[in-house]
Amino acid sequence: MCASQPQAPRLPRRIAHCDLDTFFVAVERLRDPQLVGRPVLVGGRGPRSVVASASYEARAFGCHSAQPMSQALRACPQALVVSPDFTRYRAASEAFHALLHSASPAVESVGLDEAFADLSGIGADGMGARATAQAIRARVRAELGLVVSVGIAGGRTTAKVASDRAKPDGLLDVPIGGDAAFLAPLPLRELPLAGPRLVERLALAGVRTIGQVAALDPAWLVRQFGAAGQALSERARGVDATPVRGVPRAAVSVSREVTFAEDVHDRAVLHRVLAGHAERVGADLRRANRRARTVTLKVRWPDFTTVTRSRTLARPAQSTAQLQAAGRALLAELLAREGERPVRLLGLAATNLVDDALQLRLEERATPRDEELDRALDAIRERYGGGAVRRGAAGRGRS
DNA sequence: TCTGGGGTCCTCAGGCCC
DNA sequence: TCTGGGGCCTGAGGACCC
Repeated sequence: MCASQPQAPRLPRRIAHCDLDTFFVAVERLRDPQLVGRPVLVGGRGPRSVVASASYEARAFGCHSAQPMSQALRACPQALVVSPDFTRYRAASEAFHALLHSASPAVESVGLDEAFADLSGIGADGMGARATAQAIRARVRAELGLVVSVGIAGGRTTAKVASDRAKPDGLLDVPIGGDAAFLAPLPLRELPLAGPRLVERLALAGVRTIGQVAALDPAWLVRQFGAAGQALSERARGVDATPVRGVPRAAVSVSREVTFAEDVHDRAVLHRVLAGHAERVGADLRRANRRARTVTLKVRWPDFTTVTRSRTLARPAQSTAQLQAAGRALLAELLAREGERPVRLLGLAATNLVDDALQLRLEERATPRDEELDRALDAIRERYGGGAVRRGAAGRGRS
């Protein structure tokens, strides 16, 4: 039936991954040019702080992000330590993303300092993507004073790997159809999704490069790693048709947590911190017009084991008082069961978020007709992509 | 010298309902 | 009336990302 329909030739996908180099350090250098050319570590100064961003001068001494600050300073004692200023980073990030939107038809933000841009169909021969990327790099430098490295490939995964390899201050354009060949010789750890655990397990089987993963039987990978194995197999073979989503998705959860400088025994201190978390999480929910169906308490003990305890509320909530009450009840139950152990980290999360206005409309109806209700619920699922919106107070199952 | 904070997604066990 | 199984849900934990 469609044989006679003329079809437009499908344009090769050209996905660009744009990643700002040492973003936090770069923003700090705009504020204080004396930091330029010197080893800089952005991060806290407390005994349990870690490095959020390290300049290339500091990396030459072995410093890296997520490293304990104390360790980084031993490796590079002359490094300048700067406390992070997320208000400034958010402003710079917004300017960066606004610039990308002005230069590309579809942009998907991935964190503060990186984004995907779909450059398919720009220019006649695929060269348009490269020219556009070069123009973006020049504008970011001229208008924002920042440096962005860009990887271009047929899929998001390869583009991201390419931008990593383009750093610092580079552009790497993987030829059309060349994703798998580009990835094959690279160490497995460079592939997104291949974290330390997965890499360790595959190393035991003698698998060390992305190409070796690509050659493995996909069914074996699925047996070993479940859904991650399927994704790993596809990505290693350069198969990644994930679209660049132009519209950001609504958040799935909102949380606050803090690691104490010293482990905390005092229940009053824990309650005060919990109240602060509830206030900030509640404010985030109200600002976003979302409500939480579930409240989750997170506790890390001094031995670094972490436990979570959660409770699904009778009615989705967004008030500080409701979040705090749920958090306190969960904490009391946990401490009662664990004895009064000291606490290293205390966190509070709002999860299973639902849309505020739609939830209120559902609650206003005492005996809603099922079809109308189901349509409203479908609308919520469609909009937020979650399966956790159900009819009734606490739904079926345990409560 | 120990290991931040804010997220997403997946897996699994156990319970409830049909 | 009993039982088994599938589907759905909650709760907990883990891996991964920036």
